Amino acid sequence: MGTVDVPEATVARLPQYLRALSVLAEAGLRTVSSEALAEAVGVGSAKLRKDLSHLGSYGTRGVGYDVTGLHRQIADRLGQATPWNVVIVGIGNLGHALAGYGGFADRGFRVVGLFDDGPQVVGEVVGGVRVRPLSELDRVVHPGETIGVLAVPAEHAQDVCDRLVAAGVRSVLNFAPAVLRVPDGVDVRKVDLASELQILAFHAQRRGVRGNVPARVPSLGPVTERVGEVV
Amino acid sequence: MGTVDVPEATVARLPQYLRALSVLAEAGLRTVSSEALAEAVGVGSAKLRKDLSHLGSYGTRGVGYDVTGLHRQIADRLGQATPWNVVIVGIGNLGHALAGYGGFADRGFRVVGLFDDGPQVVGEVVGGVRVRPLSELDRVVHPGETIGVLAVPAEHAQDVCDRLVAAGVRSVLNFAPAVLRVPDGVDVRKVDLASELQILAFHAQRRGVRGNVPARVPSLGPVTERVGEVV
DNA sequence: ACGACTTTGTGCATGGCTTCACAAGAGCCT
DNA sequence: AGGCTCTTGTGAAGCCATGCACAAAGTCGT
Repeated sequence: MGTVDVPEATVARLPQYLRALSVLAEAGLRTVSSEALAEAVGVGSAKLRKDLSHLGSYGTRGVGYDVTGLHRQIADRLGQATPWNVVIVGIGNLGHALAGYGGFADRGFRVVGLFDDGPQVVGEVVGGVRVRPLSELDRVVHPGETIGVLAVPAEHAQDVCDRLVAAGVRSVLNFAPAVLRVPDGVDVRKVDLASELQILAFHAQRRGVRGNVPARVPSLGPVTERVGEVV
Repeated sequence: MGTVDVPEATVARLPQYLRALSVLAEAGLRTVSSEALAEAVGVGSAKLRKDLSHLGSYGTRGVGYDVTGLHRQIADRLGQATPWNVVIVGIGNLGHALAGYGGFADRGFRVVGLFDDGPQVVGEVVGGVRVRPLSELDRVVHPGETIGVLAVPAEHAQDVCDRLVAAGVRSVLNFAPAVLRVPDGVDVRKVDLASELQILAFHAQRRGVRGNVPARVPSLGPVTERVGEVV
């Protein structure tokens, strides 16, 4: 059970569960109920249990889940048994930040290559890794084992993506606001920072006319608190 | 029609449509069919049409949509008639990059404030804006009109978020891998960079055993091309 | 050993989103 | 004017995901 069919929505939550479990483990907890874990992640407990059931994960009824056991199980599913190699292409503002971001190493990723064709950038060392020209992609990418991160301007995104794929990259995280065409068998995820703001703006716009704000949150007396996005 | 009930899934695609329309407009196109626009964004044409129908948008049958007209209509919906103010809290690696990111200004956002309590950072100027201590939040935030971007470590996220809300921020974009509790009426979106990589890793893991890669993409002869994520 | 209590795993109903398929409308050519 | 072609807008069907409610299964205390 749980070998093939894990729903996409569930997959998207697994990293959240994993992180929450790390925190609980460090706090010394040995077991955790679906209720408590769900609360920590901000989802419903039924959803959590169904998600875990897709993994074929076994908790113990009446007790809950073994924290470290469940952690290892999810980590295995995410391929975190050994760290993944990551190359970042485009060492501009964003690329710099990603190269220096500590959050990757903590979660099973190793930045093994930085690439840019700008003459001023090549040779610079960011986070202990030297920036190389794109022509050296093949020397660093292990086909199928390396995730490519695209942090180049939109107009170069497709071109650079093609070169990544040619070098053997099969998973791409794209920060450029552009649609990428990739051959069958290559997986692309897109993160568009401006879009996220625009989605927030849409809701803010609808909430009330700009500036016409219906009262500030009272600074004393706890409000009924909710998790996540509302209207 | 199209006043209240725009499905969330549709909202998430509006920024994509808007961007594609900008490109088409610059290319001099006057009208575009749902087929062509959908192709440019990488979605199905039926989905696009249904999305637009939720806006009450009128195209002309037999012809398509007026490019600039549709652009303005979507921009209005996203509240882009006048630019939104954005404050960024946490000027570390990521905050720096976001502060200097040109992509925001292009899409209707103005960075009006940078905040950090680190003594080395305060006073620094990034992208023409000076970094201030968090105590000055109130001076910059116009209640209800300002979007807050959280780029602080996870352990400070909740605390800083509370201060943003207290200052009148009602829309928060959270880059910290932490769950935020906010009062009713505040909208939070989360971007977790490591999670995105983990999701890619999951699919890569499932695709085949690590390193056991089933043949490289042939370098000559166009492959049947697909858009987006596969397998 | 047994009953009370706790918590998982899941069948089922509900709702939202996507996809298909097509009628209604708009232009164009003869 | 009439018919042809093109494209939109939308009913209807199907699919995926969420949430409820409860039986099965295990623990704990007596």
